[in-house]
Parts: sequence; structure tokens; C-alpha cells
Amino acid sequence: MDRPELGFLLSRLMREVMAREKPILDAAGLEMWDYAVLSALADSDAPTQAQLAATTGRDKTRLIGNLDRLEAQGMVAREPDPADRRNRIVSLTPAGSRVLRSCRDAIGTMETELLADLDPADRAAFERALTALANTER
Amino acid sequence: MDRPELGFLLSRLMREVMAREKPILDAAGLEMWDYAVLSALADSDAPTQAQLAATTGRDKTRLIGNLDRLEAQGMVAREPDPADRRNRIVSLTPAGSRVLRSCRDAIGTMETELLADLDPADRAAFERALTALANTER
DNA sequence: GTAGATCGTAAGCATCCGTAGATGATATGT
DNA sequence: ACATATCATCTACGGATGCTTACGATCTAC
Repeated sequence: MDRPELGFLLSRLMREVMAREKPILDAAGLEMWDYAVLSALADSDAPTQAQLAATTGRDKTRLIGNLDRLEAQGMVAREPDPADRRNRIVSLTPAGSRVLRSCRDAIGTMETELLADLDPADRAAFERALTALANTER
Repeated sequence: MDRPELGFLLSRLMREVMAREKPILDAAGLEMWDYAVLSALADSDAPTQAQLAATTGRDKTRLIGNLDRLEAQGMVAREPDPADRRNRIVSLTPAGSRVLRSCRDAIGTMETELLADLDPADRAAFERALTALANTER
């Protein structure tokens, strides 16, 4: 076999990463998408739901359910945009920030553990290359 | 932001890779799963359907439909195992091998194109690390 | 102020997924 | 011989996905 295919390798690694993330998120009462939404919320400021959907890649009609539950859990607040009252500005509550930080910490240590067996130079190159590739737009 | 999350980076790259693979597979009349099945078939010898399902990660009841279509396209043959006639041995036909090879070639050049912007050393380290990580079993 | 566009929401639809049960052919253990 | 198990197949289910349409509230253009 010449070169193992990127797609297969990625999907296998992806499955492994998600399998390791799942118990962490379960413990926090979050689903994958909830976590993605919280994370996107922490990195951008005062997005509308349409913007949130765009940055997370989540369908905007699907996003609603996630926000409903996150709001019910007190992790997120929806307020009408005073500048344009059609928009709802979604923001992290202190509780939401706390949960997000704890998940990020746990996932961070999980990831360093996963990458621990790599040669240090390879590990750095891997992260560098992956970051560059993930931002590749056709 | 400390370190971008592995899961997010992987999913973004995954989406890009799949988007670039799709037109290639469309042109060959294959779906993603068809390609995965053909590929697994080429790398292992004389598998039963149950084994095929296990190696590809495809649900065995879902696999049936893929095999039906691949068989109708003349890319795959199902024959009863003479040693245990409950089993069906799935094999690539010459036509199947031909289609697979052409897809693999096209996907190979697509991938080198995708990786072309990386520093050569980083690219090699990336492939090495990804291959190692993809074989990580918990 | 009226027409048209935008935003969040709800509801419907087609597709995919894995699971479970039943079936017929076959193999194995006693 | 008989009971049990396995394999491929089919059917039906519940769940999740994204896409489409509709609707009320609101903004913008003219």
C-alpha cells in the first residue's frame, strides 16, 4: 500500500477523539453540539443565532434546540439585540463559562495524553500542520 | 486561546477532505461507503460479509445494500464459501479493481495537492503522526 | 406608509443510522 | 437424530440529520 488514505486515517482518529470526549461531556450534561456552541460562544463576542450557526456549521433550525436546553440549564442567555430587535444575542452565563472551562481543561489533558506517545518534534509538527490544514478553504 | 481543540480541527479538515473526494467518487458512480468497502476488499483477502462489516465499521445490515449495488454494477462478486456455505465470500471483480485504482489515483493527487502548502518536513511528520494516532487503541 | 427583506421559530419531509426480531440455509455439539 | 448456533437477509422501529416551507415580528428602502 502506497500511502494510507487521509480520509480513513482522519475518520479513525476522529472516532477515537470523540469516544474519549464523550464521557467528559456526559459528566457535564452536555452533548457534542452543546459543547461546540459553548466553545464558539466563548471565542466570538455577542453573536446572533445566525452567526452562531454559521461559525459552528450547525443548521440554524437545529441550533434552536441546543440553545433551548443550554438556556434551561442556565449556561446561556438569549436577549433581544437592542440595535435590531429581530436578532437574539446569545451570551455565556457565568455558570456556562464555568462548565466550559472545566470541560476544556479535561479535554485538554485527554488530548495531551492521546498525543503523549508521539515524538515531541512530530507532535509539534502535527499540531502545526493540522491547524494550517483545518483553515484550508478551497 | 491556548490550543485549538483537536476535535474541532479534525472535523473541519474532515469536511474539507470529504468535499474534495465527493466529485471524484460521483464521477465513478460510487458513494462514500461503496468506496470504503471496495478499499477494504482490496486490502484484505476473501472476507465474509461479517468480516467486511467489522473492518469497515459499517453496520452489517447496511452493508448489504452497498454490496447489492456494487454487485449490480459488476464491481463485486458474492460467492458461497465452499468451506462453510453459510458465508458469502465477497471479492473484487476486474472492473471493481479498475474503478478502485482510478479513484485511488485521483484521490491521491487530490491529497498531495491539499498537503502541498505545508512545509515538507511538517508534511512528513503530519502523515507519520496521523498514521500512528489512527492506530491508537484505547 | 407600504413593500420587501431578515431573523428566530415551528413543523414537515426524506435520508441515514444502529438495533431487534424473524426466517431459511447451514454447521456444530451431543 | 436432534438441539443449538451462525450467517445473510428482510422488515420495522426510534432517533438524528439536514433541507424546505410557513409564520409572526421587525427592520429597511422607497
